[in-house]
Amino acid sequence: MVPSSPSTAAPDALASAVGAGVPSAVSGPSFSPLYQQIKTLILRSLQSGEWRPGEAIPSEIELAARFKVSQGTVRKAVDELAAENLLMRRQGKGTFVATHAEEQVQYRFLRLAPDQPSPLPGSARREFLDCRRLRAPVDVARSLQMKAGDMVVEVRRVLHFSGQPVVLDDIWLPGHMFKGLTADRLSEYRGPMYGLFESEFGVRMIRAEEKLRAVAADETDARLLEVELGTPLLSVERLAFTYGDQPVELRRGLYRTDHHFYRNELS
Amino acid sequence: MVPSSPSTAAPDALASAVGAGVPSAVSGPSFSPLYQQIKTLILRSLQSGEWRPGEAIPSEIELAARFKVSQGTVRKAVDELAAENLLMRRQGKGTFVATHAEEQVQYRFLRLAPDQPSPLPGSARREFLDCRRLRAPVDVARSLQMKAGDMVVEVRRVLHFSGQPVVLDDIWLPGHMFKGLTADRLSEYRGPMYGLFESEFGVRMIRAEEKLRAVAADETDARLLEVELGTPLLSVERLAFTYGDQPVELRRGLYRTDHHFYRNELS
DNA sequence: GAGTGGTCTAGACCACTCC
DNA sequence: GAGTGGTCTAGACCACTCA
Repeated sequence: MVPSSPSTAAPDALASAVGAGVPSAVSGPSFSPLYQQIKTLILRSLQSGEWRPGEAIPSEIELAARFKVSQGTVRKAVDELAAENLLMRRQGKGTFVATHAEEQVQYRFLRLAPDQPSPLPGSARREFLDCRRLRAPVDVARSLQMKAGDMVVEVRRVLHFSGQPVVLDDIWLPGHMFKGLTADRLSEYRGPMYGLFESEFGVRMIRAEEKLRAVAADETDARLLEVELGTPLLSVERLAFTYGDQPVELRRGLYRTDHHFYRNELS
Repeated sequence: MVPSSPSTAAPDALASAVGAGVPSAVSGPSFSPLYQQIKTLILRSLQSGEWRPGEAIPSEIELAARFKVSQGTVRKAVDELAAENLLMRRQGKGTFVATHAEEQVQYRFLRLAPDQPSPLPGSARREFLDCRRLRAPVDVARSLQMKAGDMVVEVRRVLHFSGQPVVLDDIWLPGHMFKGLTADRLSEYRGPMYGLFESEFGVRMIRAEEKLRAVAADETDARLLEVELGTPLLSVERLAFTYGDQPVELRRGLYRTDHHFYRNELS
């Protein structure tokens, strides 16, 4: 039992998994390690909704048995998914599907911070000005990888902090994924908008790309954000993705930066 | 040798390392896993200059022997340091100390991208307008955790892309760390400024925090960036850190965003 | 072919949570 | 005490690089 365990070669249960398969296989064009294949399988279960946001996924031991690999291999797959913020590990309790609802941080993707740490941190007010359906403008359609003229939902809202308007957002969502989204639904919902998207429409935002610019406030911007015409505003164009790098939200935000700033970490 | 290896308890070579020590120790106030202690030891060797930027560090097997732990434990420590961009792993070759010089990406910390992918990617020109020594203003001193009145080096420069001025930077550095820094030295050096800091002054930038705002160009900004007075500019205040979270550079940048944008990834 | 990092396994034990 | 994730070890083998 000790000296001659001849081959640690990986099992074969995943023959149809990802690329060629386990090491000892062809290995020619695309070699994919076992844990990567496991990661893909877990990703599929997440995408298919087998485990819902906030729920626990099976324990590492169970997953190892299910996929016929060692616990260490499952562990490495889960480690990477946790590093990408798709799963959350909690020692002693289990591994959970990440969620935008019930989150400690109210706005996980909003990188705005106040100059003076706010005395009342929870003093954010959301004001929904508009929510309508229309045919996608060409640029919006292109960003969302839709055909020009497909239906989109357009939302306009303002965020107030400490009683002051700070963020003006225009948001576009694919119409077919967000049937029944109305300003009322948005207003009623407590918690982050992406939490509503998860629970009501089954759409999970997992990643986003932002492009930042400085622009001058036009008349509408100035009125809604209560600044002078021409005031410099931070323009934040966000493209948010769900599983499979599929874009599902385009957002054009204008931020007042007289009492707030956009924070970023480089490494 | 097989059935009864009674205790996998970790070795004791690190008694004086970090916190209380290995698991089986007190474990009361601060428990620190072995690989974290190894990580700290590697960090110290990096900080002390035992291995210089661009050089290979000892192989995992050698490190394991040196620290009297298993290769797997060294591996986990190195994995984390590689994830933090302090080390670079290259399969088959070794593990290398990260460097800002000889880097594939010219400006690792500059998050500016052109609207149209540039036909001539290398068409960046650096123009150094000023480099002087002075007593630190209070705000600069506070950011750099120096005493007000301590000497700092102040650098002003403009970056041009495709012949157009795009970035105006004001940079402050602790004077005692950058003796002999002149505009000429800056101009002569090929490659990123942080590469010069590494090779000439032994200062390695490993992390930075940025605060972004939209501001209006004043007269000087307008002249140097060749824009109208009052043009909205992206203000980027960067605080860069070396080992031990010590701040060593304050940088106030103004970016033209008419043909470029600041890119960011959220997850 | 030697040396390096990368993958995979099996098993032991520890820390944390909850019943 | 049972169950979960977290740490640590030892050993085998694979993929990559270079002489």
